[in-house]
Amino acid sequence: MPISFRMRFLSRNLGGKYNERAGKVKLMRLTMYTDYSLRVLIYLGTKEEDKLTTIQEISDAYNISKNHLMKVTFELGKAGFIETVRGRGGGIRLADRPENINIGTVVRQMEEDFQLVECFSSEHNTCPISPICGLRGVLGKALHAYLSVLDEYNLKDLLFNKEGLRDLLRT
Amino acid sequence: MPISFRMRFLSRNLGGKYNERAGKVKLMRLTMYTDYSLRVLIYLGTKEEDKLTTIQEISDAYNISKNHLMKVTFELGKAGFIETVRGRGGGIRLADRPENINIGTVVRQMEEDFQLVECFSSEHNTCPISPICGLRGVLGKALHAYLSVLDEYNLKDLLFNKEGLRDLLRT
DNA sequence: TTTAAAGATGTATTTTAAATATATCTTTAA
DNA sequence: TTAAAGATATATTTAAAATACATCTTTAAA
Ligand code: SF4
Ligand code: SF4
Repeated sequence: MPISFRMRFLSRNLGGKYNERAGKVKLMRLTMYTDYSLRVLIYLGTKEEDKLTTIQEISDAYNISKNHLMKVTFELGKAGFIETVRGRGGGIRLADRPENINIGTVVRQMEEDFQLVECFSSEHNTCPISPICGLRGVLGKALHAYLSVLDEYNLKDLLFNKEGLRDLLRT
Repeated sequence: MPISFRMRFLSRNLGGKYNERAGKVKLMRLTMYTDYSLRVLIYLGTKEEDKLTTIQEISDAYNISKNHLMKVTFELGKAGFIETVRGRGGGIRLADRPENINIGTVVRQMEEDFQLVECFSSEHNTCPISPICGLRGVLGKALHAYLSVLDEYNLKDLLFNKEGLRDLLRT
């Protein structure tokens, strides 16, 4: 993730003179971990049913760390989205048909939690107004809306252009 | 934010033996920066209209760093949500009536961006399937749903229990 | 007319956790 | 019996969030 030196240096500083956006900050994103999970599922979805794919192959296709993908696939296997076959000639494949793999379910499983703000975790919360804070409920409702959209889609929906995906992934 | 040594140590590792959730990871949250912004607005909303409040007072009420709040208020001022008065006897106050301060607007302004995954930034994107990726659109739609919920609320909605908030904030 | 209280601004440091790397296991087909 | 595959554990690097510090400017009150 190349980010210019200046941006980095100023990231958490004040603004105005140097940089319009300095002082602000960015979160509200998924981890690459979760995105990689979905990329693996998309890749497997472009393959013939039941055919095994090695992690190396996926790592090459997306040009991302094989070590990282090892962990992602391990989790995907534990969660039951893929089947893994060890040993020579082994590999991974979807554990179910793409239309049965829900995107919301995958994201919920692969992200550890959805603690948007500290009061979402009773363990870490220090905010004095949390018992009666209206913001809490609003954020919860917004999060629910977010996940509900993901719940509307399954892996097959993401594969509508399977040929195009195959082209881009087998270089 | 106290987190147990073990959890921390294992955070990015593999799982099973030690910890059910190890290997997963958490994001998808707002920055404290943004939450603090809203806390400031809530605090100001409990005050009488036009009365000035010092940053020190808010910092004491929530028990959070005054330095941090200085930056938050600076940004809130720049964005036009509050008015700041410098010099002795100065302080900050809402720039408008609570019903005119929209929560979605505040969150959009205070978070730098909403790049859920790398392909949301054409500058940093390396994902080979981005031209035809269905996931991209789905995530965009989900984000939109999230922000739309916030757009439905304004500061006054968060102040329905103003007396309760006053009690919790003036200790 | 000086002083002290307030916000404004810029820079530096610390801490968290995401991302990555390394090393060694186990499994299994050739 | 070896080589290719995934499984597991630990260690390191990097990004950026969180915080701290230092100094400036503004302004009302002493
Ligand atoms: S202000 Fe509300 S939403 Fe934010 S941490 Fe406190 S209780 Fe939670
Ligand atoms: S897989 Fe899709 S959503 Fe994820 S980075 Fe690639 S293009 Fe974006």
